[in-house]
Amino acid sequence: MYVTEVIPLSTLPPNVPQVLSYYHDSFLQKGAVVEVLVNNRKVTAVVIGSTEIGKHKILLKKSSFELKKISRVLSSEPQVSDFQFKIALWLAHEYVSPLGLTLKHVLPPFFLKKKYPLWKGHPSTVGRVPLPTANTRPLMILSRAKDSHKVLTPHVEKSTGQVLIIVPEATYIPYFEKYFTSAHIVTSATSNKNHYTSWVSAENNTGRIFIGTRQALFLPFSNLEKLIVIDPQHEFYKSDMSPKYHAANLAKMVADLYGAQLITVSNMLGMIRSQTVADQEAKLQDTIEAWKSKLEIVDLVAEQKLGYMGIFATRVKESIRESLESEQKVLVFSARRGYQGIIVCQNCGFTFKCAQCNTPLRVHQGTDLVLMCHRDSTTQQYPRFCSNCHSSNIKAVGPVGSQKIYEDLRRMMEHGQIPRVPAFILDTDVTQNQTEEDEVMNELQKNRTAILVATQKVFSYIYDHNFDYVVIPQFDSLVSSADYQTTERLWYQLEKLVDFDPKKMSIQSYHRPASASPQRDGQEDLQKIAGHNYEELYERELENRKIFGYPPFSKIVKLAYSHKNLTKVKQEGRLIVEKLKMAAIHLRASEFVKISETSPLFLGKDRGNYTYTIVIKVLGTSPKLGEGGPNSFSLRELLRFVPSSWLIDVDPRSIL
DNA sequence: AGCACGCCGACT
DNA sequence: GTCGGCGTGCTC
Repeated sequence: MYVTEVIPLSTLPPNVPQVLSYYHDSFLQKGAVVEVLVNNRKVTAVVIGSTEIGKHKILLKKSSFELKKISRVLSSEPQVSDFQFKIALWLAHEYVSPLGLTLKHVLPPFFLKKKYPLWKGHPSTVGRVPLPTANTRPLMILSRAKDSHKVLTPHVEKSTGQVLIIVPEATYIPYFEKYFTSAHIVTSATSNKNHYTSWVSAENNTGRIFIGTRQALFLPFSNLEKLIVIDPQHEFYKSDMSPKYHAANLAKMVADLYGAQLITVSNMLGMIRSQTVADQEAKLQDTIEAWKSKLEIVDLVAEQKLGYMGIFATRVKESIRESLESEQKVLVFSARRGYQGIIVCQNCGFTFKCAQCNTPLRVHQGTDLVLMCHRDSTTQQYPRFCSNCHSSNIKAVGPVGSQKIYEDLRRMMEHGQIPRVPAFILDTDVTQNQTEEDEVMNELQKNRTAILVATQKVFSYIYDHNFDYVVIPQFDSLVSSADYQTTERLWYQLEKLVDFDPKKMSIQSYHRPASASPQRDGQEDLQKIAGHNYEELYERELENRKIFGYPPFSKIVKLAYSHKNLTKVKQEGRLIVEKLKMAAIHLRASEFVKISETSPLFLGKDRGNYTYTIVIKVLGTSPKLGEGGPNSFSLRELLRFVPSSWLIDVDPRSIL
């Protein structure tokens, strides 16, 4: 008899071991696949080891439970490689995700399907991980998006081994496919058949170039030389499902495992990677020059003093007209979708909110004006009276959305203020699916002269579209969020807009455009960004983050609990905050683990459920440094007391 | 996460 | 009597 340790491919709560033991009458090797009962449920499980029963006797007497037998052996041949185990363990550790679920995520969708034998029946190749070669320092390339192929070509051509290019979303793939032909493509939309073909050619080294979204990181390369990550700051790299990992961070780990060189390509470094370069942990290749586009900053306060009322300042209207008259293409970049911000009663100050989510309802234009919640997408009739004081004096205020901007442009055309040209909107309101979006963008492409009103969505099309003139009518609403990353995100968005290669850019702002801090002269900041002089900006932002203990001076972990009962949510929040504090003291970590205090600030409402959020800062552990940190503190250990009803998000997209 | 167990109120 | 709501506890 043997005792076999397995990882069930299902979610186990954090307070139970993620590896379970079973009896089996023969030796099963690491990577074999079995079926076991977990809590009386049939679950597929992967073997990580077997030991003869004699060696376990003493231990078994002590344990409080009785071992069950393995129900069925699905494959005695190894089906899971060491490489896959290593990645799953790393992800589960780094992002505090359930190990079994994480391993399942690492395995391909055709795992155990008879038609698709993973390892060609050669168990000797299983678990073969190439020895890391001479430690290649990562390379960080700064390049304008449309020059990516130019900066990458030498690296791809020079390499004799395999090259993997990771992109944040599938829309980026055609651009890279065009320059790196006959590449294998792997995305979530790839069929099992094609995915398998790529899998095999990665494994037997017949494939050389691979392009894909984050799933492609799990291919079994036999000779990976370069791992290229396109636009590592892109928010799509952060998975919103468990395991909630960041693919750009995983890419670093995967490159290290293979001994491959990591190359990132982006139009700015950002806070974390500028530190990596400063610490000499990566080489920098900077191909970016100062913006070629002429930058015009319009002070809306001054405009208003002159009696300006509309969305576009007179100068900007004039520029749009000139641009369209000389057959150019114009992009109006809108901070939000919909018609207009929020509606406020002018009599009592009441604002209309979604009853389910407690967030302000936004005005949208369908066949009629309606109110829409941007959290749960429910709509309701546009009110005639204030629900609080019944005054009819209610008014839409706040930043306008893409719909209203579009309407304004139409009106300007009708009044002959700007030429009549094809005009389009691109946001999640107008276009319901990818195909509709593509149609809008194809139409835009067909027209030499046109105007597009778009939200961030437009960045998906960065590689095959240009705009001659870019207008940001409400610059200030781009920095409205209170998150610590907003300043960096603002820079990021500006650089993305410049990737559209505009000859001119107009920015309208109330705050003498505006860094996150109103005291600063934002105009000066913009000039620095335009001149590609980020050093001072990074330095200042770093100082800010140091004061408040944000990354790279800490690692942020967000916990969230959601339930329809308010009292329960409050109670649960208070309880877990207390437990975490106790646990931090117990682990002698309270010096560097900061847990947010119980406060109504962290209480929210979402789709009819109340939510409580706890923000944990682990000081001294930066995302860049990966595991470790002060006293080799284990996050998993701290979070062991957190019930499985809580969501755990390490390195969250936002802290709110 | 699921799923069983068990306690309590409603109802053919 | 019993059906079904969901609070509690457990997973080798």
